[in-house]
Amino acid sequence: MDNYSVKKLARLAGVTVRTLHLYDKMGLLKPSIRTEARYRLYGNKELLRLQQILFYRELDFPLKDIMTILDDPAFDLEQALEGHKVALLAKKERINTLVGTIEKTLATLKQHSMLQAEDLYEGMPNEKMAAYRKEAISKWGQELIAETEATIKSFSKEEMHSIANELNDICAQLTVLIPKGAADKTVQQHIAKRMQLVHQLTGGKVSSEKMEYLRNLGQLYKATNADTTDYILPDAEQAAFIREATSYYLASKK
Amino acid sequence: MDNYSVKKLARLAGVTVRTLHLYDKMGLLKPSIRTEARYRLYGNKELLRLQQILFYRELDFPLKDIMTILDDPAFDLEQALEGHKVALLAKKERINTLVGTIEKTLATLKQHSMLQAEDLYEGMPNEKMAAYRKEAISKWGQELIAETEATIKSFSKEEMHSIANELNDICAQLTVLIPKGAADKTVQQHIAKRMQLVHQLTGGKVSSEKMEYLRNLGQLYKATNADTTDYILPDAEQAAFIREATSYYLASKK
DNA sequence: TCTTGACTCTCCCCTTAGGTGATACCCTAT
DNA sequence: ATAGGGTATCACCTAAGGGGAGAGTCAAGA
Repeated sequence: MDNYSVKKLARLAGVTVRTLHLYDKMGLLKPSIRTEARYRLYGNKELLRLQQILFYRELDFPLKDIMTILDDPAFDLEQALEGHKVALLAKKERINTLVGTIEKTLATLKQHSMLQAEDLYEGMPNEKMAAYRKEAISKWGQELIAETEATIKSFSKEEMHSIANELNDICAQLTVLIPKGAADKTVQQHIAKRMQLVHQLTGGKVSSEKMEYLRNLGQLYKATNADTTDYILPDAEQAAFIREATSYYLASKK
Repeated sequence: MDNYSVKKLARLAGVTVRTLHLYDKMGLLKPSIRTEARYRLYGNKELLRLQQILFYRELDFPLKDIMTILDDPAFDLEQALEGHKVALLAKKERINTLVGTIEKTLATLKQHSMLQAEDLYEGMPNEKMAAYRKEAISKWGQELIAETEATIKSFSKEEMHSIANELNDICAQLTVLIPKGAADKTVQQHIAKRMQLVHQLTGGKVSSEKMEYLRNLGQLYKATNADTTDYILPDAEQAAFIREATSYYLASKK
């Protein structure tokens, strides 16, 4: 039975001395003996155990769980492995979602950089814009339009873009989440964010008229730039889902 | 421009007050003003920034990186996102490997049907078992018990049962053969077989302590399941005969 | 025998992103 | 004036070690 010093064992197993110190202190791997000078000495049995520890550590098991696995004979390893596998798969699924979000953000970012120097409404022909504005004024009154425009103008370009992008992202997310239903936790988080953004856009005074005005501006913009933008405007189904989820959100907040 | 207290902002954004305190201290999100009493007050700008922070946090960016992303105008967000995506994909790949390893381990476990402690002590009341185990540990030391259990566990259920059955048969045979004497040829054949099985059970390292531990386990098992099992445990006379025949066997082997 | 360099010991602080609790201060409504 | 709730700061805790300080130990060469 060979004896290994901390350094030898560490080199052998590919860990640091600090790790062995830690495992010793927490009782995960005790040296077989201590010399007079309190030097740690490990035998083959400890080497074997260390390798088992590292196996489970590789699998992302917490050290405390590893201790249980190795020391508790009543421990159900099979179930632990199954559970761990499920957890890993969930983690992987989450990563998939994150990568998707990043890709969407990157796409938006590329779009964004194209529009960077431009106004949000720059792509809209002035005449159409003016025509719709007149129509809107006659429909909802000078006052409401003026207020909405003032609110919009109070944002810097960057802020406006940021809000537009976020709304865009949220809409995209929500579309994907439609199958989850309005009460889904993630959906509700998105709705909360969306509420906040709308709150900002309307200067704290939400009204259906304002929203409709903004929506129509958006449609006009999209119709004009159908080929160069991929801002998402909700279709009937998406809009219905958003309304439903928002109702649920407001009801749950009371 | 509204003002939000810590609690209001926290509720709005779905974080805790502590998080806002932390972000303030680390400079990630400073309140727009502090009241006379050092109360933090946030404006809409801060709310917006917080939402951006949370967006990147969702993507698993470290807070320090988020600070750079938001504060350094020369920062290449696109590249950061690409890099992050690559890192996430690597993480995902690693998880794939881990899941594969777990599945392989599970397959091995099931196929080999490794004898877990649970199975090992199957049919034995847990409390009694645990009590005896403790007693045995204090009597012979943790190490010996651990080694014995490890050896036992290295057998599959089927192997274990097969060995138990063979030992049982041998014991029965030997009982019948007592009148023939220890030197009888058939007796010696049984003894040889028995030695081999014991050798297996003890992992090649036979010791009287190990044997005693196993024997006591057996007795405990039998006492508990007296009505449902017909495993034979040698009584005094049988044990004496087995010892005698084994001595003869060992002597003749020299 | 002495010294030198490698090795080891223990103790302590640091890391992430906050959780939890203690203690004290502030604000407002009754 | 007091009670209740909001807030501030401080300090300790998490997992798995990293890094370093200060001191002791060991083996080999001069």
